[in-house]
Amino acid sequence: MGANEDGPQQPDPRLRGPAKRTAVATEERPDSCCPYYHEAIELIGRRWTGAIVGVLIHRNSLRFGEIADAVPQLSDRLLSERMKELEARGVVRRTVHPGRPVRVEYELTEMGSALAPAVRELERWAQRWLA
Amino acid sequence: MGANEDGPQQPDPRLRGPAKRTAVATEERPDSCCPYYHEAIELIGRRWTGAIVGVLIHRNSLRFGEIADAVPQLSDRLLSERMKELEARGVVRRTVHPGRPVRVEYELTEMGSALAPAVRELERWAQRWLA
DNA sequence: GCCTACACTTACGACAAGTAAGTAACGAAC
DNA sequence: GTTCGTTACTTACTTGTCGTAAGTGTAGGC
Repeated sequence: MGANEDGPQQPDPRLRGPAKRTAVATEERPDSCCPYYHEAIELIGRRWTGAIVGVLIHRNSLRFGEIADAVPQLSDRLLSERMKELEARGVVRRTVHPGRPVRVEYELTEMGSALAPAVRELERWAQRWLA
Repeated sequence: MGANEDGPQQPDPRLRGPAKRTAVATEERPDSCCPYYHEAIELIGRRWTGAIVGVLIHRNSLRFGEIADAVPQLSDRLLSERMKELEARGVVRRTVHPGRPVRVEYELTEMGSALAPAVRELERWAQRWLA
């Protein structure tokens, strides 16, 4: 999903037709106040990612199957994909325990644990307005 | 790579079922601690929704084009779709000002404004860990 | 020998998102 | 009096992500 920058491509601003505003290619600030907020949304706002982080915040260290059990609607395929992403982004740490059926443990890094206040606020909001 | 030589695999008459866990149909709890958190994630975790809410939190009332300008990568099509969803969910209020080019204003409802603490915490996290 | 548990992969159809262009209403400009 | 520009959307089509189901590899237990 990494949007590749197309540098030399210059869209003609004076094309015929109605005013087009859609998806300007030039790298604009997503938001005047906090450009990183956008990045955060793209990271943990992805499908199931917020749920996974939420589960890991409440229970320190979990195995693959335990996360799958905690979020039953989430399939193995996406869980595996999301965990790889979160690991690559530095949000979770993956530890492999070599054994008979191999055991893999996932836990939040410092970066991931720092999401706790945001998750807590969202939980509070959900409890109040969706209950 | 080259461990595959059979091409199209015929459905074997005696398929053994490996332990399947994916998406159990029985109505399970999504999460033991806070089932509404999931719902919240599904609501504001949708693509661009968090960004839109974030913009509306910082500037009280905005017109369609102003939101589009604030989130330049978001297309008109999705903006329109997301605003309809948010209105239907009671997060934003839509006001039409009849004029020559009709003006539409969007503002957060009480429910929407209550997301401010969560947004603020996420912004803080983003500033600290993504900057 | 066969089954089971675990942590994934692979395949593919369905659906959501991205991109481009069009519409309606009206005022101002030419 | 036709064209241009603005605003807030639709519509049409392509691309990408997600959901569902099944397969993989290894080792312990029956």
